[in-house]
Amino acid sequence: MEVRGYSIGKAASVTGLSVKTIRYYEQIGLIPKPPRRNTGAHSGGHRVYGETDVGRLRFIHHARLLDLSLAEIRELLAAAEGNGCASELPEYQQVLNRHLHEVDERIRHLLGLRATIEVLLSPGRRPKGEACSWSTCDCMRPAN
Amino acid sequence: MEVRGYSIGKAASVTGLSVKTIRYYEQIGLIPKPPRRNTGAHSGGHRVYGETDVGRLRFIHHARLLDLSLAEIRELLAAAEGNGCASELPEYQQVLNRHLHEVDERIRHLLGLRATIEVLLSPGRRPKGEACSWSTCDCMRPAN
DNA sequence: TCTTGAACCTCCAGCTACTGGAGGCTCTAT
DNA sequence: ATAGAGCCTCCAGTAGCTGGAGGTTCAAGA
Repeated sequence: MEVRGYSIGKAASVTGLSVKTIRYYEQIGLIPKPPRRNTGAHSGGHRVYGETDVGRLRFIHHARLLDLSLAEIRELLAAAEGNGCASELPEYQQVLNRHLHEVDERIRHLLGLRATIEVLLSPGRRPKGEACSWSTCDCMRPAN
Repeated sequence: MEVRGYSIGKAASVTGLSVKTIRYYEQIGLIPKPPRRNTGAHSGGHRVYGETDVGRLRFIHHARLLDLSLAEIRELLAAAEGNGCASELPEYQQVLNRHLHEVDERIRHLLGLRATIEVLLSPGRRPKGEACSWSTCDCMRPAN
C-alpha cells in the first residue's frame, strides 16, 4: 500500500480543493501536468500526483482562502521554483501586504455601502403609498 | 431643441451608465428595446430613449452602486411594471433588507480574512532564511 | 476470471456583469 | 461635400470555477 502517489480524488480530499478545480488549475497551466497511470486508447490515463504536487496544491488552496488571485499565486509559485515552498518567500510577504490593503479597501467600501443602505431603510424614507413615476422620480441619486 | 428623446450617449451621460452597458442591458432583456431613429440598410438606426427609459436606467445605476445583482434589479423592475418607479415599492425595502445582511456577511468575512493575514504578516511568522520544501511544508493550514 | 460500480477521463457550455475591438454606418456642422 | 464624432452589430475575453454528457479505467468482490 505504500505506492507513493495520489489519485486526483485523493489529492482533492487532502488539499481541500475539488477534483474539477485541480483539473482546471492544470488546464490553465497553474500546476504542471502530472504523469498518467496508464494511457488509454481514446483518452489519457489517471493522473498521479506526488508529495510535491500535493504541497503545491495545498498552498494554492491556502492562498485562495486568503482570496489571492490565481495570477498572484502563479507568480508566487514561479518565485518558489526550486526554492522550496512559497509560503516562506519574501515575495509572499509582499503579496500579503499588498493584499491586506486591498482587503481594507473593500471593507471600507462595504461599510460605506452599508451606511447608504441603512439610510435608505430608515423610517423616514419608507414608501408613502403614492408611487412616483419613472419619468419624474428623483429618489435615487448615485449612492457614492 | 425640445425634441424629446435621448441618444444612447446622452442617456449614458445623464444616468452614469456607459453606452456599452446600456446596450448590454437591452441585450439581456433588462430594459425594453427602444425605438430607432432611422432603420439603416444593413443595421438598426440610432436608439431613442424617453424620460421613462432614462428614469429606469437611473434606477438601475443606483441599484448597481448598492451592489444589487441584475437578477434582483430585474425583479424590482418587473414589480414596478405600471406602478411607478421601483424605489418606492415595498419589494425594494425587502431586497434592501436582504442585501444589508449579505453586506454584513461579507464584512464579517473580510474582517476574518484581515485578521488571518495580519497573523501571517506578524514578525514571529517571518521567513527564517531556510526554505521548507513543498513536500514537507506544513506552514499553510486552511485559513478558515 | 468476470463483473460491477465508483472514480476517472475529455470536451463543451454556462455563470456575473461587463469591456474591448473590428469594421462599418449615420448624423451634424462647416 | 466632407470630416469626424457618435452610433451600429457581432465576436471574444475577463475570473474562477461548476455542471453535465458521454465514455474509460480501476479495484474489489463473487
